[in-house]
Amino acid sequence: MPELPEVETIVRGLIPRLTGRRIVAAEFPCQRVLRSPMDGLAGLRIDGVRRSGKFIVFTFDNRRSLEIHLGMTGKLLVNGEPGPYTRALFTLEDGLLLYDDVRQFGRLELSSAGGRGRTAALGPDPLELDAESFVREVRARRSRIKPLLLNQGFLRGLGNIYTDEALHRAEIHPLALSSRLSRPRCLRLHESIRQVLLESIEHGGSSISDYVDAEGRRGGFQSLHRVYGREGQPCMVCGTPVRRIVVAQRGTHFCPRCQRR
DNA sequence: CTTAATGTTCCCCA
DNA sequence: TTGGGGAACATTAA
Repeated sequence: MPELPEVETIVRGLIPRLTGRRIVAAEFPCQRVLRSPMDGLAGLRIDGVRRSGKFIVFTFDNRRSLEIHLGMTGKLLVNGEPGPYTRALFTLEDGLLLYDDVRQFGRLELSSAGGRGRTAALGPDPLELDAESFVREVRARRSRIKPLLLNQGFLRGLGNIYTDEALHRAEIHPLALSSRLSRPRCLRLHESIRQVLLESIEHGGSSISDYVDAEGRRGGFQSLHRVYGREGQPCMVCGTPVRRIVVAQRGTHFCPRCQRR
């Protein structure tokens, strides 16, 4: 569900509500979403909340950290009502933090003191990676460009929506070979990725079906998507109907005229 | 009834 | 070693 802009929006909402608060109690009605034992959370103070790719990371006063991945339908809600899909429940000094997840694809993992856990294996953040490094890395790989951008070990944070949107802005076919993209084309892709992510963050992310921020509000960027979810509708640039194919088992939307192979 | 959905992981094959 | 394809996970909505 949530890609970089959605997770960034959630984290920005969590920071003022959680920083400095202590966890009074933690309950886990659903074992499936736990990737590690959850012992010892009660009494810990939340020192920081940050985003790492699509992960939300809490750091505590004992130097341990909690990494949360929202999967497809995960939500972190401040002061929400517990319901049938509440998979974790944190009682804080001044309120409740809920982890709701209909499909249970999300994961919670407590990592050791000072350890970076799962996020250590991720590629660079697309908003921090400089253009030259991006060009070099893309051209060094031999992969179709869409699966490469979805690979979290290559770049952290892009998912199905923003990959399609960025490739359309850069006029690159999703099946183009990364090693054969020209330098200017790669530079344009780097800039397209940055722009689409930053614009989406400004609009609070995209709400397709499930996504809401920490306060339960939907995002607004979905109405500005140029190809994602717009199969058959005219391309906003040239008017050609947007086409949908399947790439890496994901629905893939592109303009067959603007994005030639 | 069938298909698709913002994601990741694991297994097998080339 | 790298990359591609498919299945699996669980649930809902169209």
